Amino acid sequence: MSAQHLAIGDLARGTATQVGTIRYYERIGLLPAPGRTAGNYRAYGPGHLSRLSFIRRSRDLGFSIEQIRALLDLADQRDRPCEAVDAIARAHRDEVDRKIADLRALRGELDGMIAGCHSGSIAECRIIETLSP
Amino acid sequence: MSAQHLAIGDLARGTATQVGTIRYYERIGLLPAPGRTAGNYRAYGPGHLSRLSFIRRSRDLGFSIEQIRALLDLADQRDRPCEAVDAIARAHRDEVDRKIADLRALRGELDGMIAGCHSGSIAECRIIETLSP
DNA sequence: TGTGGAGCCTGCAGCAACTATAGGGTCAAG
DNA sequence: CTTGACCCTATAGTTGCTGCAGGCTCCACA
Repeated sequence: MSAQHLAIGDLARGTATQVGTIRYYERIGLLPAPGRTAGNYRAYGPGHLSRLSFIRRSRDLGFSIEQIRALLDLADQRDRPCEAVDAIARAHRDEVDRKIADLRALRGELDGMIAGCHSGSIAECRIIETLSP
Repeated sequence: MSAQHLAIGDLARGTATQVGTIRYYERIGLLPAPGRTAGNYRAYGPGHLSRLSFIRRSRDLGFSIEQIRALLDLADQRDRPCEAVDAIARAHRDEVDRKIADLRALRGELDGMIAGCHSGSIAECRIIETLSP
């Protein structure tokens, strides 16, 4: 493939994405279908590379496919206010915060059990209570 | 249904779980099958309620069904030898620590992104910028 | 010129953990 | 004794991939 166009494998290496995943993103309409070579190979341009990087980075940060779709749509409307973007990011951050707090509580309980074991006594297991209402 | 026993819908409301999900947990052996009324309705007790709460919170925290199964075994068998409890609890604590570290890193990134958003237009939106390559 | 192997193609099956639907039975209030 | 909310089973669909089968394309090396 020429220097102008990237094969799917090049795109995969350039974004640490599996080839199958790229085809999946195309199928669900998240990544636009690229042109094809004479031999029916997908031929990607630099736009595809940056769009896929955006998608992968967002997925890594825990955004869902639908959230990413919304973010990509918003990213295209350059003269609109970015409040909607901010709202998606904030909602996601708040959820992450909640999870951290819960995990810390669970960690404390597990720690207590381990400490109990060390002192030779049989730990009274409260892990269920820790995460119960 | 009497005050002693909860119908599946009550349990669902009490744990913010869908009715179908409760039946699914029963099918895979995560939640013990309750007794039945004369009309073949499931009749749950308080033990089911706290066990299901635990399952839901744990799922929310990113534990797999199989991990929760192990965690519940740990909670159920408090008269096991100390070393077994200790080993399982340690493995789970390490995993919880990893999850907390991952989420904190993620939160930091989200936070930086959000802090940079000055409610301007999308063209100058820091969030989109951060997610772009 | 041809051949080997890496890489590409499509389509479909499967994974975890649900979620929804169809087609029916139960229960309590009015 | 009907009505509507609730329950039952069984089965199929969802999300976000991942892997496979069976076949085509490309290019370097002999």
